[in-house]
Amino acid sequence: MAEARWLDAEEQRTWRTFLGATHLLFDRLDRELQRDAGIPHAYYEILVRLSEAPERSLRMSELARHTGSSRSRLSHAVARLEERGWVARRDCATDKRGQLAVLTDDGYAALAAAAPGHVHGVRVHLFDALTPEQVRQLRQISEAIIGPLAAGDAAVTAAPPADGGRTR
Amino acid sequence: MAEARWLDAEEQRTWRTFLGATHLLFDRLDRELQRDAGIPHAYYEILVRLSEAPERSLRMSELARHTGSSRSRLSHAVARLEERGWVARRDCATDKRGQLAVLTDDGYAALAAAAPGHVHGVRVHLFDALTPEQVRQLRQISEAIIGPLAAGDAAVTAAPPADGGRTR
DNA sequence: CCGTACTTGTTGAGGGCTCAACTAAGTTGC
DNA sequence: GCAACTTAGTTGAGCCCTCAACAAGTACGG
Repeated sequence: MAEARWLDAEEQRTWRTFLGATHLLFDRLDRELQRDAGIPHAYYEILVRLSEAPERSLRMSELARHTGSSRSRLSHAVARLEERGWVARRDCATDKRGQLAVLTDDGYAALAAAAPGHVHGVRVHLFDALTPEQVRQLRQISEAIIGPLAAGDAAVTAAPPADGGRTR
Repeated sequence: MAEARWLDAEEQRTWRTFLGATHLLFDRLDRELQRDAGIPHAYYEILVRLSEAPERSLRMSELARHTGSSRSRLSHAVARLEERGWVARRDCATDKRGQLAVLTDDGYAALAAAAPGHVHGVRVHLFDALTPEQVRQLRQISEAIIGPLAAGDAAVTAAPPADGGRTR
């Protein structure tokens, strides 16, 4: 059943173009950030979310949700950011399992230093390339993609991968 | 000058939504592929491009271009695929520096086994979520993004990163 | 209470990627 | 014909991420 619905030529082209565009864009932004601020984009996101949180701090789990990251990944990332003194860990008062990640002043300063360049990159490489109408479309498209993925969408994940060939 | 053009609230939301959608999508597809075929998406791409090439083979550099990968990354990847017997290296007849990557029969079989499931994922998670009109828009948007990035776009890369703050 | 089940967060191994350095071979200009 | 430069591809160190296993705490049912 999986193979009943191949992609037609038009869809193929769309898929590959989309893939190419996103990878070019994210690679570029990631590289600019690494070069100018010394951190990958995922770490930048962590700093951003912390900077927006009350007290500049969040539970690890919350932070993981906000950044779309696994708990494991976040744990490793925060460990790195802690080494630099940009984030600190504190015990949670109400739940002894919990850890609060707190953005330090140095972390805030690092973010403040990195943000203008990064935002500039986003503007130049993304928004400047699109018409206002396309920007609107892009948001709707993105929302449409998120919907099913964020919801269950479980049918596909759970299904015994519709064999169709994995072979031995 | 970099900080002269911040993102307004609308742009912020669009950017974050776009980021969220693409990461959800690619993470999901990558995971499905890893689970069902045992390879990351980047490796899948290599197999696809080889399978479409005459003689199922391409120069390393060509393959790198087609897959949007660095030579280094490709070299590592092909080494891995070679270990599995899915790709073989052959010397190039006309250029003694050159290496041909060739898709083996086992590699072709692995691709044939993995493709239906992956294509199904792309359809379900991407195309089924969008209207035909949105699919058309997505391609145009992607093309618009690629344009400047693929061309020089050098102004930003080369410029002494418009300081505006990196420094501490 | 107390055992079972779930949640929170961490850890380490393993794999993929980037960057910079390097070898080897082709190219150019004199 | 040869020195300087460019191009092809590889390598290793280091970093980030995933996955699975785990310790420690909380919540719930009897």
